[in-house]
Parts: sequence; structure tokens; C-alpha cells
Amino acid sequence: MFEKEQEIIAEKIRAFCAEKDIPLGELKWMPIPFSGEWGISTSFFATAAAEAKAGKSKGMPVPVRAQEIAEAVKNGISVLPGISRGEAVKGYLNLYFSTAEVALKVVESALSDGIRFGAGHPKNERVMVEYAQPNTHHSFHIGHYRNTILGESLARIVQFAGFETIRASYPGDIGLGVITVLWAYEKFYKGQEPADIHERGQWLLKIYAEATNRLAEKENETPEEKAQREAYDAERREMYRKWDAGDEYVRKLWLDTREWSLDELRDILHMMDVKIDVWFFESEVDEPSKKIVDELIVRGIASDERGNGGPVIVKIDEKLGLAKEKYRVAVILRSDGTTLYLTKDLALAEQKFDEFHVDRSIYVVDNRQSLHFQQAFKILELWGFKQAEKCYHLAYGFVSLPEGAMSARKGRVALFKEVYDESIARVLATIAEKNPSMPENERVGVAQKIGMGALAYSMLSVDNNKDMIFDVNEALSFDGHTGPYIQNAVVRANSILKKAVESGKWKLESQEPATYGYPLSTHEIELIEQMSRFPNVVQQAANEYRPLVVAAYAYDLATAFHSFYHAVPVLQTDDESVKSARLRLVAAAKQVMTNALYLLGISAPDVM
RNA sequence: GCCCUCGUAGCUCAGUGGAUAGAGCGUUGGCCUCCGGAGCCAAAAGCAAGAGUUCGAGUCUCUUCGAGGGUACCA
Repeated sequence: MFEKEQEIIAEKIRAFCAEKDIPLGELKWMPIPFSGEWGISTSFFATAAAEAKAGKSKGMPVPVRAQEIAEAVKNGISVLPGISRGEAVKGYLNLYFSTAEVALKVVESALSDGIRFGAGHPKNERVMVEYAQPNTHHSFHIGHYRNTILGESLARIVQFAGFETIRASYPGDIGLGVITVLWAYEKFYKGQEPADIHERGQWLLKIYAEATNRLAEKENETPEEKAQREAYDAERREMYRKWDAGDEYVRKLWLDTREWSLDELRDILHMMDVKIDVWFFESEVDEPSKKIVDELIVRGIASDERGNGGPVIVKIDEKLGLAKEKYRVAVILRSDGTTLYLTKDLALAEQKFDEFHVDRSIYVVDNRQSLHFQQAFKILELWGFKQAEKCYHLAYGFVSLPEGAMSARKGRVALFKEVYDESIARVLATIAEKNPSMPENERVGVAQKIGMGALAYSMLSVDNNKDMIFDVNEALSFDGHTGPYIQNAVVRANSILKKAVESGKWKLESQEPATYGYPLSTHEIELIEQMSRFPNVVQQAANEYRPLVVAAYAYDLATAFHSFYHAVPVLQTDDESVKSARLRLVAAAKQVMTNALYLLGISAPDVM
């Protein structure tokens, strides 16, 4: 928030150093730690080291010389805008803000910018974020949830930072897994589907698990069992062939059952407040991707080995002249001429850039597919697709359970809907215990916000590249480093403001900006300091594609608020001008916390 | 074999090359007839090992050890 001031000060320092013939290095600004006060700091170690290298140090140790420079600069620059005093400590130049001025600026801009406080300037760049890619004919589990909340949070952050943002979903609606469900449904369960959207989605998953067991080779199987299994498999492959040939019956069966999965997916996205702009389906890039393969063969980039019963491959390492294996050999068309996941991603990339004119394309996909994307992007590059360098795979660690990896076949899956229902139940129990006066008709709405807040925060407060073990009891904890902790800070702020309004003497909109000339407590300074960080936090998170940065910040901000709340009286203050200033601070803090939570896909209720 | 992640407190995780490595859970102790105790204040406890680069390394490079994932027709 203080870029202008920093730049003016930096300019003064540069002028001073130029005059004194000091080879000033880059000026990096940091907050001052341990001060209890408030300001910015920069060090002169790099400058002192540069002098030493140039032989100008006269044998003086770098830290000592850095301190000498810091003192010289401190004495050499006179009055600075918004700075009350300066000091030179251990090679650092610390500049302390005039608290009244900065407090006013931070609080008033948070109040006047409102839900836009912290937003970045337009970047004139269009970014597509692809996430929410569950396979159809399968139910949405907690791993899909991590993907979706990560992608949604990233999309919100990038958009808020100033990029035009397109949200894309890419469900896997075809492949052997899908056909397996289709086959089993048709053969054993036709017409038996439950009516409820979620029950029906989960029912498809049960069919899938059962079918894969039927088709799996067992130990010590009898000749009859073996024959049965092979007959089943032949039926399944025949169904895949018919799908590929456009058989009307199979296609209709496929579309009907696919719709059941999409019904469930859309409902979950609605629960998460996710609005997808563009839907891509694997089945729709199937044909276009075959054309790309043809072109790659013609251009000599791919080798067609179908003549010898082999597939179409790209020897990526060989094409790049790499001695060590890195990108390896990629199969881009099966020997029977059908496409693979990789094939379809080539066509999808082309579509994203050519049809939607995006400048950058981010793929939120788990890290087990890192090689897949390295191969896809390299093949695009070999093909001459310039935007290949604008494709970025945002890998995240996969989610497993305390009992081990999730497995539909073993029936070991944490379904999103079940976790969601459990979260509602737990919040309702907590409300009954802690806030029994809450009217019954408000409880479910509040429980949804708190339950989802806990779940979202538990996912986003772990860095995306880390694998994660999903423990329901930890994810649905409401104490400590959690979403509800932050939501509770908003609720407390809201409670103060509501009481102020109810007193009839105060109204946010009709108040003049307050003055902060009274001695601010360290809690107020810390809170305002945290609020002022928000715009930079947004930019950092967007640049690094890391919602975690916002998640960590939101917690720090809430902690500052809770401490303030506990230690500093607001409504109990006798001095009317101090009370007014603190009420505006509370309103501003509530706004910043709300904005930060929004970027995490979390909304805060007024009461909880 | 090769490639990619990762290793920080008993557990789960933060930590722009910069000053005294921070949280939560758990453990222990405190919180006044005071705006909501889903809270606040405090205590104990830690960078896998070794070299290197640097004025300065949890952070960058290399080696070793350990964990997970990937590695030609699944997605």
C-alpha cells in the first residue's frame, strides 16, 4: 500500500549514495520485525559486500561497514513523507511510520474500496484455469474436492489480482472406465437407478467397483470362472467398439448415464459456489485430436508403427537430442487407432488458445500426471505451437486416507457428499452447544457456511505440492488454525458493529473519517499493519499460483483481530472520538477478512 | 536404472537469501461480574546428515540417507 512513499524514500537514498560515492545495491523493503511499532526496513549488506569486492572496504567486515552506511544514510536523508523517525540497527535502516496518517489511510481505503479492497489493476491478460475434471460415471470424492477448491481459489485470486479469468471444467466422459460402468449397468442394473441425484451418482461408483472386481483376474480361479471373466471382458470391449463406431443404442445409454454424473457434479459445484464458464469434454476433442496426430506423422515428428502392429509414438528425447531419458517416448495413438488422454490434451490446448484467445493456460491436475503434461507441452512445442510455453501444469499432491490410498474397487473412498453431510451435522451440534439462542430456521444456512469453511481451509492451508492424508476429524475441526476461527473473527466484528448501530447513535455510512491521533495500542497497530499487507498478498498469491499465501494471511489477520478484540475496548470506550475511530477500524477489518475469505472460496455468516 | 515431489517441535503444517525459525493439535498453567470463551495470555519442545556458493543458508548447488509418485498403447 505504500509503494509511492517507498519510491520517494528510495530515490532520496539513491541520491544520497550517489553523492557520497557509495555503490548502492538493490533496495528491498521489508517490515521491521520485533519492533512492536510499525514501519519498513532495508539493509545495506549487499552494498557493503559490493564495496569489499571492489577493494574499497579497507579490510572492514561487511556487517560493520553495512551499519556504517545505514547510519550515514539515516543522517543524510532528512524529512520523509509519512515517516516519524528513523534508526540504524545492525546494518539495517528502519523507518517508522507516522501511525496516525497510515492508520487513516488504511482504514479509509478499506472502507471506501469495500469488496474491491486489495484488488489489482487490470493486467490486460486473459488466463484460463482448468480444474474440476472428475471422470463421469464415478462419484465425486475428497480428492476431486481438493482439486476443485484449489482451482476455484486460484481463479478467484488471479481474477482479483487483475487478470481476465476463464474457468474451465474438463470432465473425463469417455475411456475404458466409463465403458466398464456402461457395460455393467446395461447387463445387471438397467432401470434400477435411485432417483436422488447424489444417491444415483454414488450408485454408479458401486457399479464400477463391482464391475472391476468381476473383471479382475483372481487367484486360483476355476476354468469356469476364467471363461466367465473373459466373456465379460469381450462384451465390454465390444461395447467400446460400438461406442467408437457411433452405435445409436450405446451412445444414448452413454449420454443418459453421463447426465447422472453431471447432475451430481453440477450440484456439488453449486454447493461450492463455483461457476464454470466453459465445459470441455474428453469425448469432444477425440476427433480433432486425431487430425493433429495425422499432421505430426506427415511432418515426421511422430512415427507411425501401425504397419507392424504398433502404435503411433513420438520419441521426444530423440527429437530434442537429449542423451539422458527425460521426456521419454510418448504413445499418441493406440495401435487400433483410438486416442489416448495425451492425444486429447493436444487438441484441447489448441482449442483453448485459438478459440478462447487466452494468453495463459493453467492446468490444475494432480502431480502424478507431471510427466504427462511435460510430454504434452513438449509435443506441442515440437509441433510448432508457440503458446506451448504459456501452458502451466499446477501440480498438487494427491489425497489419501489414514487407511491408505483411496480405491473405488476396495470401497475405500471418502465421498464429498458424505463428508459434507457430516460437517453440517457437526456444526449443528456445535451451535446447539454454544449458541442455543440461534433461531432454528437460521441454523442450516450458518452450518453450511461454517462446514464448508472448515473443509476449504483445511485443504488450502497446506501447500499444493504436498501430498495430504485426509482425516475427517482434523478437516472438520473448528478450533485453532481453521476456517471457522477466521469466520468467528468476522462474526465478532459484526457483533460489535451491530450493537453500535442498535444503540441508535452510530451508523458507518454517516460517519466522517476518524482521526487516529490518540496513542494507538500495539494491538491496533498490528491489526492495521496486517490489513495493509493484503494488496501485496493478493499479487504474490497470483504470481506464484498459491492460494496458501492467502490462507496463511487470512489466519494472521484474524489472529490480529482476535487479539485486538480481547485487549482493546471499543463500545466501552468513553472518549467518543476514540470510539468512533475504533468502530471504523472494526468495520474495515471485517471487510478485509471477508475479502480474504472470498478468495479462499469461503463465506462468513453474520452469526455462528 | 532414470525423472519428479518431499524431509522443519511428539503429531499436522507455515517460513521473499537477511535481525531472535513461527502457528495449530496435544501437554502444562493462567484469563477481572468487561463488546460472543469456535476466543485471549503464557510455558516446554525443532531445520535428516555432510560438503559447497555467499558478507549472510531452513531457503541456492552437490553428495548421502529416508518417504511418496511416475516411467510405451489407463486417466
